[in-house]
Amino acid sequence: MELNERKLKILQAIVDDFIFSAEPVGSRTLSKKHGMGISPATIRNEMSDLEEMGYLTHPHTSAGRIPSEKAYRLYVNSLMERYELPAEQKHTIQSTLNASMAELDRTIEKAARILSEMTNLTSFAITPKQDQERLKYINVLPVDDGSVVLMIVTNAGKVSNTVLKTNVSYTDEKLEFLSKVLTHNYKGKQISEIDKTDIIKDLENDMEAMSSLVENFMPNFMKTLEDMLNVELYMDGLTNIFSIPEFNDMDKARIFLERMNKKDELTEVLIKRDDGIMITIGTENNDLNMPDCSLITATYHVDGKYVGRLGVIGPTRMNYDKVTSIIEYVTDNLNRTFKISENNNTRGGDANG
Amino acid sequence: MELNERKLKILQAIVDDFIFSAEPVGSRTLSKKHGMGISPATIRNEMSDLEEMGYLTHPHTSAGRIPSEKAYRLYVNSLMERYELPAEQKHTIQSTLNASMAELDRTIEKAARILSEMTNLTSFAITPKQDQERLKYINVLPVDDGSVVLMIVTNAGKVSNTVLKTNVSYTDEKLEFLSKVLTHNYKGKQISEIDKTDIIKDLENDMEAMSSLVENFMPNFMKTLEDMLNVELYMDGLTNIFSIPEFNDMDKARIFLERMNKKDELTEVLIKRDDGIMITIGTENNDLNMPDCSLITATYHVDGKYVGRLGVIGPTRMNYDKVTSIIEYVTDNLNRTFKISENNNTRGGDANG
DNA sequence: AGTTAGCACTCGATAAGAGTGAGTGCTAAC
DNA sequence: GTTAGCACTCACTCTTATCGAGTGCTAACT
Repeated sequence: MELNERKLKILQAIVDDFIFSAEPVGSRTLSKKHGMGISPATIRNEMSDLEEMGYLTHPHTSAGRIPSEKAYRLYVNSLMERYELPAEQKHTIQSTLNASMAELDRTIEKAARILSEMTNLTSFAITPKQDQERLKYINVLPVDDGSVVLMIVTNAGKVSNTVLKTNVSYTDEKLEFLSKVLTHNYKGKQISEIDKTDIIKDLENDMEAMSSLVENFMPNFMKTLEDMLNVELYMDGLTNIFSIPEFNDMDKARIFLERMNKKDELTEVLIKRDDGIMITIGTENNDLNMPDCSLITATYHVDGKYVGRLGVIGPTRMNYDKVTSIIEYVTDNLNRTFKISENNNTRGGDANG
Repeated sequence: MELNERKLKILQAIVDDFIFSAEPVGSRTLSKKHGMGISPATIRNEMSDLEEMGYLTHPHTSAGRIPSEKAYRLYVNSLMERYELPAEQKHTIQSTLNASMAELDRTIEKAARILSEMTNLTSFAITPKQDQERLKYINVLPVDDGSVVLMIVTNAGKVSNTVLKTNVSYTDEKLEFLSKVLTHNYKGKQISEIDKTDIIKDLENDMEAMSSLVENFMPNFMKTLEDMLNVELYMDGLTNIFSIPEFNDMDKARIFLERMNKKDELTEVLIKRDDGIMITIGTENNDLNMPDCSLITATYHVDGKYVGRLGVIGPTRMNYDKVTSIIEYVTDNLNRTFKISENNNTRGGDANG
């Protein structure tokens, strides 16, 4: 059987209607509302064909039709029309994300918030994994009796600092020496290439005289290095699911929220996704184990080098066109915000920003 | 009417039973299970009295009795018995929180996690508000083309750093000068006493030649200072509510989760609570607007100076004795971890930790 | 006077049955 | 190929009946 023009038109109408109403679509409704000049009976025949071809199902004999995953796939690939954001929304996104001096994490967080607000779905965003960064310097600063600050700075200016409470005694000089040794040992190295098993041994050779300090300190140093490789996950709009009919059931809502709570797993899944806009529908999300949801993600770039990712998750019945456009517009703006501007490549002038 | 011995015993049995079963307690059950040597009829008479006195209600005529808020209050104040944690749990708490070199934020986060795991409720913890801290130095570091790092360090070693993307051009020298001016201007000042309205004006006088940089930079500087005064809120076990009968209703669960999502409001409420263990029951939580929940919080101390707070929230029908004991044990361990050890007050030696 | 057995009564919860209506599938006519 | 007509399906809603845990009251017992 062939997917002719009319079948496509009917399928599109069904998907559109179902996305809007969340109710199975009947032939009568379709004939009336969507202004196609054919009778319900004809539509029924076509729907029957479409069902045979796998694009439609119905929950029970006497209910209307609902799109299958295959239908959503077709819809997303070729049927759906481009959605143009209202100027007002565009402006909101722009002004929220395009600060002239923007803090990365905070901006990503804002991007997640704006995504969830505009789509009424659950949104998330991960910061780029900066695993090619090289250590620039390491500083252990004395602070109070009983605490030191460990500060690690990378080439790209990623800074990590950690306040450590310690019950091992130290002198300012010892800390300074420790800082120097650490910097000397690891400067210019990529975090990911530092061998964490040898790290204590290395150090103990250098600092025999203060092994108790080193022993206490190094595990934290290593942990901090690991942390610097972690990507941060921001999530927003979790409770939006309560206004979605698909989750109008305690178990469904519980399962969704519990799964969203496992941030590590979610981050893993996000990291592995394709670049650019990627839409996965229903069982295509087998890595997430959420067969009733769709995931739309996009990538953004920082300094044209590091890749972060953001997107939304919701029921398979979602506004693919609108959501995709919003995500695209948000990533465009993020990219602009995080691009090395030409203005900036010349470090000399005092040009006005 | 008087609350005699027997009435108290019956009330206690009802509260215990209801906390365990979440079902209204009937006179027959009570007579059988709780081994009091009196007949159901007698118990009914007593229950009727207790209801008249405001300690019990029943949801409808033919249901058993459930404790009122007043009963919980009485129970918490004088009826409930001290719960001794099993050695195993104690050990888990100890080993999770008592690292010899512990990072503050991470430890607080762990405390929240362990609370939610052991109580099966929703837990939270806020970091102390370090508003008496004085600025030690401020550093603006060049990093990449297009980004600088703003680093602020306080006396107590609280460090804040922020990567700022800028499209305003700068030279290394300018940043160094900016750092020096900022440090000179604000060193020794308490963050909370810095006048944020004059801050730009001040600076522009000092750095006439680079007003465009300053203009772009200073709002971020101020924002970062504000951020340093913020307390961090950690929360865990949100989805635990799905296994609590009281929330076995979409609306109840939704309202709870939505309210928990407003972290700012929650933080406000937490900051204002009494020191030590504080238990508020039902409508006593009018500031939270959660009349069906109880809140148990406790305070922990860092360096004997700064006060943080942690606790759990759950339905009024909760294991007050057990939960309170767990919270107490966790705070005890936090206090020990964050105390300035005697060992540490002498900075000279190389004593073994 | 306090305690207890007996009994009618209450009321939520569960199950079964009737009625409704949106929708289908098939057939025959256009 | 399209459409009108019609029997049939089945979730949903509303009503009614039944069940049982529990109360409140009364009268008898200690």
